Amino acid sequence: MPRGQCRGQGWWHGKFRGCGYRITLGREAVLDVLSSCGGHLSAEDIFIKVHSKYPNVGFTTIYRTLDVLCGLGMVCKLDFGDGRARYELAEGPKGARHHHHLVCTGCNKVIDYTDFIDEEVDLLRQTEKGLEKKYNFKINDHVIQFYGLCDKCRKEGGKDAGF
Amino acid sequence: MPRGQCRGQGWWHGKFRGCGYRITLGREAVLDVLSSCGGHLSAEDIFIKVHSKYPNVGFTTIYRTLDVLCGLGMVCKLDFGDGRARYELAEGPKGARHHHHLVCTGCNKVIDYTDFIDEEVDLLRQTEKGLEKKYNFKINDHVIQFYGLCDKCRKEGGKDAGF
DNA sequence: CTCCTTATTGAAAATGGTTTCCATTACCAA
DNA sequence: TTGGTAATGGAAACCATTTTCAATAAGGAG
Repeated sequence: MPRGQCRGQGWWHGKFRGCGYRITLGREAVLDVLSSCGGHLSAEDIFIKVHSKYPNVGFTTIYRTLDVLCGLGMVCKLDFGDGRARYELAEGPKGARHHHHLVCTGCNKVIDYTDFIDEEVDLLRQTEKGLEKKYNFKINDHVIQFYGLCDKCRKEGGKDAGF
Repeated sequence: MPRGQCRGQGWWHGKFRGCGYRITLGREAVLDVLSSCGGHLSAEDIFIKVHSKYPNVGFTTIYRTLDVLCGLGMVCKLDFGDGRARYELAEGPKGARHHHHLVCTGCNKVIDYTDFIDEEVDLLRQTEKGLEKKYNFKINDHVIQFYGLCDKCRKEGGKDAGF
């Protein structure tokens, strides 16, 4: 029954087992949270949500699971410069469409934007190709982020969380 | 004699005093290191260099000074995702020209590149304007970075520092 | 279904970069 | 020179993340 399992409880079970990983409660819980809540969750956010439903799942498991999921390319680890990593489901069967991030350094709010994405991706692809050739790099990833003050923080007089 | 002091020992003294900051040994030492060594120095790198010349200057002062310098826009704090911040002199009298970063996730080597910078900056400026308008943000900064494996790490078989 | 191997787990301790505390020191305007 | 106050250093605190290790449980073999 692999066909058609792209949605449903276990769309990722096959991939998981295929890579030699076991399906466990903790892993299911983490994936549940990631797919039911919006993006940009910190490990702590995820822990709190998972823990409220499954009090036996510990912090360590959250980190370890996120690590596995990143390794499988199912989750993206994000860094908004506030000293804690954020995680979001990667694009794919249930993932969101490609986007970049606009980060408020006042309140740490993050806006996903898709405006200009096409132009950005075009330029990035072109730049990647040029850089790979010139420096003989194998480029696997890129980061584009804008930092600034959001509407609300501008009005409250540019206090700034720094970094 | 402020005129013409853009180069020389104390080109930044005026700016510093003007902002109410005092000129101290530690601050001079940090700026010396930053301008005599290339970019991408970690706080520890800077501490080691400063400390070898002025053993009385402590780690705390390095961090505090870097913080002040960032606040004045004289230094940029960089994040290459390896868990420690890097610092480099911002553009200006003695600063390097605008560039972006290509980071090897194998050995953490960082290449400054200026290729495609003009196109990138054009696109960024345009995107910034659009985002500012749409989301009523005041954008102050951006990050563009590429991650991958450098020539050497590719050959050694894609071991990856992760993050 | 049961057994067995071994991946996975939780709790607590360790780690490591960065920040804070606080009593002491030293800029620099007057 | 001096006084007020910014700046300092060393140690302790912080805090997200990782490691350790004995206990647990997933899931293939039988």
